[in-house]
Amino acid sequence: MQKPSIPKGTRDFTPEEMANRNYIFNTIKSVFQLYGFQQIETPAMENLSTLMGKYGEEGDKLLFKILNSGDFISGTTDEELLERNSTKLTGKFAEKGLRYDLTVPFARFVVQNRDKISFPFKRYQIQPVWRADRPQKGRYREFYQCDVDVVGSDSLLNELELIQIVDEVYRRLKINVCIKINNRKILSGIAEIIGEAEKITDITVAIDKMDKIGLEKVNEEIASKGITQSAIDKLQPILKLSGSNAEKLFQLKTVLSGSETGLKGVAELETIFNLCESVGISTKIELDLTLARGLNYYTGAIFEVKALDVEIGSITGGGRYDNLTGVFGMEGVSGVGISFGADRIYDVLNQLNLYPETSAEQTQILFVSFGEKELMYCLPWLKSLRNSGINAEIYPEPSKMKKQMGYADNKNIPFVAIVGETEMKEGKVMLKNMKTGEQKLMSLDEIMTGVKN
RNA sequence: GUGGUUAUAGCUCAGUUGGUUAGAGCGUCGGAUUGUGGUUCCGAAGGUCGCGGGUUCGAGCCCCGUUUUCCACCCCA
Repeated sequence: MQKPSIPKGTRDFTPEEMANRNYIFNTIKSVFQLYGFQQIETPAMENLSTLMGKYGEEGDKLLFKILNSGDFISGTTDEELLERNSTKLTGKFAEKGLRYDLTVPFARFVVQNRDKISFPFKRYQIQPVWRADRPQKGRYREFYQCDVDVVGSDSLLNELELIQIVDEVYRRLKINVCIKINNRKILSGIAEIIGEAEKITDITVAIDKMDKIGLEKVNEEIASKGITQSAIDKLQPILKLSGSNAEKLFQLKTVLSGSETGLKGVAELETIFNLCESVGISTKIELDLTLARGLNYYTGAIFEVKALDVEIGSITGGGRYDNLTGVFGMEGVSGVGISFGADRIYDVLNQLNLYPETSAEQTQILFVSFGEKELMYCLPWLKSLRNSGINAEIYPEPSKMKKQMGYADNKNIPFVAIVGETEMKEGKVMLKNMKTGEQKLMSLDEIMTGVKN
């Protein structure tokens, strides 16, 4: 006998769990559609060449590669095998990989299908992605992302709409969140001002950890990357900026007065804040200069959403990228998007127990019977109920009452229709309300209204 | 990739300094109750103690390896 198991970092979902997950997906989906986004899907696997090099060195390691079918070893020489260079050999053994996120496949999609889409293109995509990470709290090897992106528009109105979407999704899900916002141009400006422009990635990665490891450790990490002490000293007042968003922006303007890029970033954020002000966003938005985000294709605004009542990593994140399609040969197309981490949202909802009580997916009425004749008698009833949109099922074999009732109880079915000799003679069924225990002989019409209430 | 941690029935977990036949609750199945579930009572089935090796007269317990779980780091949703 084989012990059943699934790969590490993956999960099964029971019907109850799926009902809860669908609640999340449906909520997110309906808000996306409210703003005019259209759904696309892309394959689970992409050509490795599409994925490699897009997520940095670390990302390449975390890609799941798919072994070539057939004799995958045939294209390799003995010398290559003896070399035991796994990076080189993966290129020979695997030419496909599982998608790591939805943004890069989307960029590929846009370039490949540009004749069929009109810009600005607003798309959403809800699909699983895979990362060969070590699983831990809130981190899985297979998880869903819910991406919304607009490509082909530079307008900051898009940033505003994404913020509105975040606001609305979490309002509907009843999760208290805080939106953190920053701008890559500001970060670049800072790096420029302190004279370490080319170390921008190291600097951002380090200051991204600010709220986790604190100022001192951040400085240590920056120093370890070979950044001069005078540059670090210049960085300190910036890292310690405080006050309201407007105050921070005001101070930044003086600090970044020598950097054109930096000032542009400040101006962008100012516009975004003003737009938010004018439409009214109920979620708290905070300018956080320590927000950097790892993915290095971001070039403008960057966002991150944190749940306030649960200790978990960010549950939504994104930003603007000026030239994502460039690598696929389509220059000058700017995009901005965010990604909802459905699995982390699911964890948050589980911890706070914020699911709606009744699920639309549930069976409303179960037919219980005593024999073949009764089963046949039920079939037209079932058909009518289903035609009028009532979820109905029948216990498919004439088992003991206890068993059939137990089935209804386990599935939390609110009504049971009992059918035997007496009911058939009367042309009715015995409808039992499982919560109150009341039961009554009823006709079809009476059942329709009874079940609906 | 680094460090720690976990693994015993379908599930959640007990299991003494290493000592006879490895236990409980829940769930499942049967019965009390042949037209009534969620309560109660009785009974039954269900185990290669993750896997492989070692120490020992004897291993669920100790040692090594491996896989797995969870956690932290790296990184990230």
